[in-house]
Amino acid sequence: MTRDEAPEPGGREGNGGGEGVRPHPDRALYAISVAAELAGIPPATLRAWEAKGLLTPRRTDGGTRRYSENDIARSRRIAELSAQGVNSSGIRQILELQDENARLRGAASSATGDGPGAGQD
DNA sequence: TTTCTTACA
DNA sequence: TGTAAGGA
Repeated sequence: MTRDEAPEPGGREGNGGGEGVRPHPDRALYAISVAAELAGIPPATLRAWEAKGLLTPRRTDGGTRRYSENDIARSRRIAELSAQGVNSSGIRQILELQDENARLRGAASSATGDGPGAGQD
């Protein structure tokens, strides 16, 4: 990082009252090198996973990959799974299930008001 | 700086 | 499968 890069913040809310930044799941998108460092994985590997369909980072108009906190967490999961000997097929299934679970949690907490894992880990 | 392709282990 | 390097 020769320069503190600010990964093109597409749209931001007008902050006038010194509000703290809240890391949304899909809010801030990092460049590949940033995501690679955050996940502790070389950019080339991140690209390889994406080519296998294990990761699907958002792309900007120019075609640059933009990794969100979601993608970072996912990349860590992929790293562990692949390290355990899980093939891309298995990793993809696991990621799919985890993604579905996460989605169900959000829907449940939104409907009932109490968190899905309220009091449960 | 990032992307893609190709090659190697 | 993951990593390296080249060239745009």
